[in-house]
Amino acid sequence: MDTTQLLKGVLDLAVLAVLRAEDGYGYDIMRRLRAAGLEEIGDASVYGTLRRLFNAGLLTTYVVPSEEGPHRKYYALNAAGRDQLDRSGKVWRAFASTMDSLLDDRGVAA
Amino acid sequence: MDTTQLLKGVLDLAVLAVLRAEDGYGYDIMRRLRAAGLEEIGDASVYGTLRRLFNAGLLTTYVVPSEEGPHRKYYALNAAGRDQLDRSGKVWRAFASTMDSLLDDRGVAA
DNA sequence: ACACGCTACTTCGCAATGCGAGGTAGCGTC
DNA sequence: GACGCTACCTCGCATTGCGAAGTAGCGTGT
Repeated sequence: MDTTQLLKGVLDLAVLAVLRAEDGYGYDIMRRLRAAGLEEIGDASVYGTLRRLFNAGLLTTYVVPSEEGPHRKYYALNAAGRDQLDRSGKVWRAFASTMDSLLDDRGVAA
Repeated sequence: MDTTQLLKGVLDLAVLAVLRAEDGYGYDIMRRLRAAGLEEIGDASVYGTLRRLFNAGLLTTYVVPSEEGPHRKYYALNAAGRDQLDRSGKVWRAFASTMDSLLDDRGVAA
């Protein structure tokens, strides 16, 4: 029902994954995440996550003025960020695999 | 990194899945979850989850005295619990699939 | 001119939840 | 009788996603 709790601890990973493809600013990242399937994501969540990741030293940032609206604060992965993405991705896969085996144990109707 | 945040909102599902296989009491469920791969899970998390699920009307409970130690408080899925397991399982699969596609670098850049 | 809506970022405080720490207790073994 | 395993419970904290609100640039329609 509620994707909120499922996002806990995974939003970091999702944002890192999105940034791997291309640098982005908050509003854009939010749209990309929604387009990817995380449709219920809130903007405050994304901005908060970006801030956390930046404070953790995983991102660099630069501001680009826009003629189509307010300025845009771009974020980009640095080496530590790519490393973290790699490691978190593996943790995620292992975790997801564990959950899948739990669910498949006697077949939740899929 | 930390499986703690990954468990958020999924522990309910994991416990329901374990109980589908067979009735169980807290300590036993904890061991089964650890055996299944969630090795870092704490006992307080399991007991808390069981209480939440019970209060949500998804479980029934009965106490069985044991000659090998303290009494055991068994929990079992009821109809609502099986229903919830079914629905949460689907939500999980959809969510996991979304995350996988993000990590596989599809659905965002493409 | 003014309202509206989209873009874009920020701050505040709340709600949910896993977990550590601590406590109680039965039972067997050394 | 100290230790260790089983088995349960309570308390309070840390993390984190989110809603609500605010600020602000810009374009369109009336």
